[in-house]
Amino acid sequence: MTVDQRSHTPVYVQVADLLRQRIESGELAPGATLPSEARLTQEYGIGREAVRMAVSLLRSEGLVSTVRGHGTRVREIPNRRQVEVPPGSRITARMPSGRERHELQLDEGIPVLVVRRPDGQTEILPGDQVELTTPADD
Amino acid sequence: MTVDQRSHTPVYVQVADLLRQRIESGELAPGATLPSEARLTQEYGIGREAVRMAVSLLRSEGLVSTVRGHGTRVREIPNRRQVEVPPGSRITARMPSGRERHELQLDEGIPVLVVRRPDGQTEILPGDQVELTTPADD
DNA sequence: CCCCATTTGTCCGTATGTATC
DNA sequence: CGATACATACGGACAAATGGG
Repeated sequence: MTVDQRSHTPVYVQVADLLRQRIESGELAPGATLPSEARLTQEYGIGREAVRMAVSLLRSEGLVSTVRGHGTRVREIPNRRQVEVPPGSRITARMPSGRERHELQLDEGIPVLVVRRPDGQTEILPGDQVELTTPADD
Repeated sequence: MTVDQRSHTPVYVQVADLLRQRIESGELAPGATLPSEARLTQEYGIGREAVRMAVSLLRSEGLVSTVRGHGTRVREIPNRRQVEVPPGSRITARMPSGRERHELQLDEGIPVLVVRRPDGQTEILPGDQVELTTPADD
């Protein structure tokens, strides 16, 4: 549960891995607040920068959300609304540009689903709030 | 083309925007190496931390990829292979876990597509290499 | 193989701003 | 109001990886 300074993998990646484990194991449940940056530097015996990059990495994975002046919390898993896509659609996933993130009010680390319908129309959907469904042939 | 220190938007966001422009305009084509951190601090007259945060932001967007001791490159856009999903499937997008990123050899800033087929099988696909297609009703 | 220049990773000290409680 | 915590930004320093000669 510690950090190996001599490892090939960067310290901040190791710390991110450790925190991710603590999140996925349920020790840090959704809604829970992570230890403060100062605390983490002490716990793992590493520098500020490594801690901040680790937390930043988890943010970019959509696992946590940071509020200035308050701390970093494990993200709640939102309910997904179902969106039906018509046959003949093409679907890709990617990270949004800064502009798109702002317009869709997306948190850091949330991808978008890009749906190109057969009629040519393109739709961009927030990846954490949507589940696409293809119509079943009943 | 320059950075406004007194602006409300952080310097590193401004730099990220400028670099993103240079990438999207084609000045920095896929495969090209970005100027080094030291170079960027000179070009924009800012500190290294701001530069590093700007590049980090672009990484989290999947636009660039950094290798220690070498540099940061504009990501190549891979050809997407088409994957057909059967009717009645459910599709979501999210960022991969550390394990998944390792197994799928995914760069930072690349989401995965999760396809749950009607028979219950779940497939995890790299978001930058795949385009899902829903069978057209011909 | 070693040497070396380049580049990114990491740490530290410091400072100021801003949001929350 | 103050205490806490994160955000931004600068400076310096050394470690570690890469790649070329």
